[in-house]
Amino acid sequence: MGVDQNPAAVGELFETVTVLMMRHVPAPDGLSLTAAATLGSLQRRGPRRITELATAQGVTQPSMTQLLRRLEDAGLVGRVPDPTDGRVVLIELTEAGDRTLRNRWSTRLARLDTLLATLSDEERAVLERAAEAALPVAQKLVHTLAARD
Amino acid sequence: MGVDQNPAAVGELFETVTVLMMRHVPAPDGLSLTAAATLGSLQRRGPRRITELATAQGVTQPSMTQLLRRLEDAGLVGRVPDPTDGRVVLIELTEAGDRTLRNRWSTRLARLDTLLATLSDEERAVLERAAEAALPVAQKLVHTLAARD
DNA sequence: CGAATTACATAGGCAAACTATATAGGTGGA
DNA sequence: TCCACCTATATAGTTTGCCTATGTAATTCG
Repeated sequence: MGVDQNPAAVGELFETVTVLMMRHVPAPDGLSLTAAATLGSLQRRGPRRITELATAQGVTQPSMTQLLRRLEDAGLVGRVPDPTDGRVVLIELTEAGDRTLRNRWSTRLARLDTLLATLSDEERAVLERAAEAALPVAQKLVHTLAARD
Repeated sequence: MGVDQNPAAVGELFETVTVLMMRHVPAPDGLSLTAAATLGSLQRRGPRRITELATAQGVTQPSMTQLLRRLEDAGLVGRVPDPTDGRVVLIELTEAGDRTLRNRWSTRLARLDTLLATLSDEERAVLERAAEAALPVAQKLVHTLAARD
């Protein structure tokens, strides 16, 4: 009992959470999902080449070139030539990009906290216990899928 | 103990889940989040006027007019004049729209299941138990926020 | 050394959002 | 009744972010 009563609970929860995060927890900057993920990748793993960033984010190389031009115009990333290969351009996160990313995360966390504050203490506790149990599994899933991120 | 070890577990889980759903569980159709949510609203609540749909989805009226024109061109929605008010256009879901929506949900569920199949039985069980606990709370949160959907 | 390959850029198109504004239909007061 | 105002939707023009097709410069290999 229990599990069979709602076999699609994972799917429904994931969909519900996605709607919540995409529609009700806005970011303070105008960064798209791809833009934020690209900056995050640069923050975690250091300078990368454009083609690498494109495949990591699942977009085409021209799309990534265009995105990076906007991010560069906004001062969030910089370009460095690759000393070992004249064709390659290495993209690195700037100070401003790092700050933007940290601010984005803390702002969204704060906004989510505001929403969670409308729940009862008990409901919040249920959510926190469930999140702690599910987080490692969900992270494993994403990291397996995004091995090249 | 436990809770304090990772106070941002809910935020991290929600972000991780969002990335998973947005980047790794694609829909079979090309519907945007707003398009799918609009069709879903029509499916659940029947014909609505354009302005109503726009405010429900948090977009402007011209954006909704444009979206509905594309959905109408694709045969997913139809237009009916309001007999009581000549200015009003009522939008209704077509048969094809209904089929598209059902197909979308079942396809995404199947794709998610494929991903979940890469986990161990134990990991999947952890996720399912967590989802069953968290789902009612998450749904309450979204329904409170999207009361006019 | 020249041909093929690789890395990135450019051009042009579509989707989906926005603001500002136009038009047609409805409503209310002098 | 009629005109002024309000409301519902449509149109125009801009921006972002994705796409495909193609161009150019650098590297590698036969």
